[in-house]
Amino acid sequence: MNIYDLLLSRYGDPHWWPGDTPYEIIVGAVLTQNTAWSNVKKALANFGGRLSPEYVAGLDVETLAEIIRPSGFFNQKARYLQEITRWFGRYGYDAHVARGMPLDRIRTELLALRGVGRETADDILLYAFQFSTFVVDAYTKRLTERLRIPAGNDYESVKTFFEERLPCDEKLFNRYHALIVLNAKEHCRKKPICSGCPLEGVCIGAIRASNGGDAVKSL
DNA sequence: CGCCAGGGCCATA
DNA sequence: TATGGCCATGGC
Repeated sequence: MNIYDLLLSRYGDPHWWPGDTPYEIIVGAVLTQNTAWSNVKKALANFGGRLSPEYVAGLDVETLAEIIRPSGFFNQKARYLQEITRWFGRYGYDAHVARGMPLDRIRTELLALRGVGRETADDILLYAFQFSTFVVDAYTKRLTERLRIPAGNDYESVKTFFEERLPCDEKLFNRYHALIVLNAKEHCRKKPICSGCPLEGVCIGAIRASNGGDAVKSL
């Protein structure tokens, strides 16, 4: 069994990302930067159901910062949200319009914004716009390190490692990243893969040995 | 009490 | 390119 199926059989289809609209997903992607999701939820709740790009665009930065205070880093995140909202406006606040553009173009535009690094950009591309792009985060790197998967260290190396070995399938990328996060939240806060984790006892060598040495199937 | 969470920016070498 | 300081809240 490969890693994806091990996680899928344990957690089921995760139905990610938590968020009702593309814009809410964009906002959540910024607010969750190095921040527990429980705090992000409080910040999102502070919008009182009024969360929309039009609403945010009409707020001054101080007011916005106060609303998102529970998510931490609220001063910089307020500026980030203003900038990314302005960018979204160039597409009429319409995720379908953004979805119609080339992936590379949108990714480059997002990365040029202050407050949008690689992970946040890929979160938005995958979960708000349904582009087929693999998201890498601290959990993904932790998983590859612990399973001794030779995916590299830097963001783009790990991303490319997965994308070159998996079908270019948006739904697959969506579920895979979500499953990694779910697994990380349930287990493995400390160093080793702990007891009860579906990945317990799994390493890249064992998987290769069990499937004829095909590292592609291992993921 | 200290640690840390689904990062990213900026200065520095 | 690669570190290091910084940003800040809330749960455990």
